[in-house]
Amino acid sequence: MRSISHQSSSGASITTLLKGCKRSEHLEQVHASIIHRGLEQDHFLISLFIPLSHTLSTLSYSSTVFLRVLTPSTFLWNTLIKSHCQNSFFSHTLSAFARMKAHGALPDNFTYPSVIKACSTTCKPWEGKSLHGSAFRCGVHRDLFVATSLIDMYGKCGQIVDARKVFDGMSERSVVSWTSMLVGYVAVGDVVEAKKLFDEMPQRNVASWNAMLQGFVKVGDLSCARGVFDVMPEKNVVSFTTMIDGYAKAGDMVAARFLFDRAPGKDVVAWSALISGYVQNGQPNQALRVFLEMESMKVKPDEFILVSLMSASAQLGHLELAQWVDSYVSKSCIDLQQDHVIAALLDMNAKCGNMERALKLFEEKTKRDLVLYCSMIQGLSIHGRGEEAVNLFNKMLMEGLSPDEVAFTVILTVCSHVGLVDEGWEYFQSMKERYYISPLPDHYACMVDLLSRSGHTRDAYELIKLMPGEPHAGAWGALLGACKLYGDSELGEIVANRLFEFEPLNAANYVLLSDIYAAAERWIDVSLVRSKMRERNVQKIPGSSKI
DNA sequence: CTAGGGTTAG
Repeated sequence: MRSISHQSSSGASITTLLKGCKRSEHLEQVHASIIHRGLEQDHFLISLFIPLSHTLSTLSYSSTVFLRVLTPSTFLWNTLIKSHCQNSFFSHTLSAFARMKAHGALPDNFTYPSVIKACSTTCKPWEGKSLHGSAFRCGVHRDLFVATSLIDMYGKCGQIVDARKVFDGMSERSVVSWTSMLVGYVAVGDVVEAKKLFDEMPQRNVASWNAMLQGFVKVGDLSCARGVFDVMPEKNVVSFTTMIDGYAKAGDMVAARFLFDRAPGKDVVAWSALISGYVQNGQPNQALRVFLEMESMKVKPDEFILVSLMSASAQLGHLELAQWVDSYVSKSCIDLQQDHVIAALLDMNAKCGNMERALKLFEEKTKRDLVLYCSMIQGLSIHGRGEEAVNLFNKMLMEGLSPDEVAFTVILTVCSHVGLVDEGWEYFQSMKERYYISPLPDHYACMVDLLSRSGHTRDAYELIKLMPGEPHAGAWGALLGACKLYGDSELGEIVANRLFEFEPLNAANYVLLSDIYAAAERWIDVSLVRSKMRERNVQKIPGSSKI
């Protein structure tokens, strides 16, 4: 028997009580009286209770209450699913949906948007596809909200063609549908299609403008972004944060700070954009100063802020600061199991010299991702434990993780450091052959450096000729230095002549060049180089050989 | 159901 609360006097009074709940203790009292009056099966009351217990109390508390309902209606399932979703419990959203179907409750058009959102946030496009099919079988796939969340889901997962299909098949679209489609184009970096859609939109709100703004910021087109920003009919803190982040990523922290000071209603995200900007631009002290400024404004730091702070401490290599941040994180309610947090924490400890802590963090984590491995490998390397670093990299490969460009930079640097020519060469080759990554100039430079310093100057020369992009002063310098060191004057001259074509050079390379020419007794070239050095005001480096 | 911030290298 179900009682309908707004018809029974006790249910109505409890509804009033529930709406007045501000703390978890209040909620527990109300729960007690729900049990006392035998209203545990009142779906309306429970539907009010669930979202409240999510915000005021814990996830397990709300689950307990929900589990006591014998036959939850579709309406009640929807309340649970939506509440899970709104509180970012996405895996719970998906499992609640599975339980709902197992219980035989029929999902409707109010069920799907939250479930689809949970799916897009955890980025599982294959599950999204099956949800699409499921919504189709329930006959709700053409519902405005369901279709809009499908566009959002496909767009966020990069399935732009599927998103567009849903969009084109809609008979009625809201401003949110249009914005979701726009976000899809922005997500895949297609700012041209994004702009086209933006111009076609029948109506726009501030979210649409912000999405367009982000589109330009993402491709680094700050002048277009600025153009949009200046003509927006309405700006909010999100618009400002997008621009702050854009300027920060472009290295213009003066502009970023200027906008930050003018941003209305600065929240933790706006602070985060500024702080991480300073960190990414190698100004850890400034980042720290802004963090203290934020604390004085009583803004509570979240895990994003703390990750930036860890990176700042790592850059400074300041052990006491690192220990302070480490204990700060332990005391706060930040989830320490998040991949980003662990990786940053490990890197900070390794760089600040607390290897025991770094290793402990690594050992305790069972599901290790690429970044965590790379941080650990790098950490071992900077403490002179290159062999262990290489072994760990191989272990990572055995676990089936696919290295990216950064991972290869790390491992090639390690090999170069330890002088492991064969291993380095093997990794370098496997980049293209096994992982389909074309090596960047930095990867070539690392390899050239390794080959040169271990005496394989001819191989290094063959490789340097294949290097893409502008001539890399470091790589050429390393090769030149090796020719001199190993007395290969013939190759030295070839390299020198080639390098000379790339003028102007850096100071060290001019010095090496004149040394090579001197060894070959090409005095005319020596004086040519020296006059170039005088012209460019290059000081002779102390300790280099005299002629 | 739509908009903003984080980690690893050089």
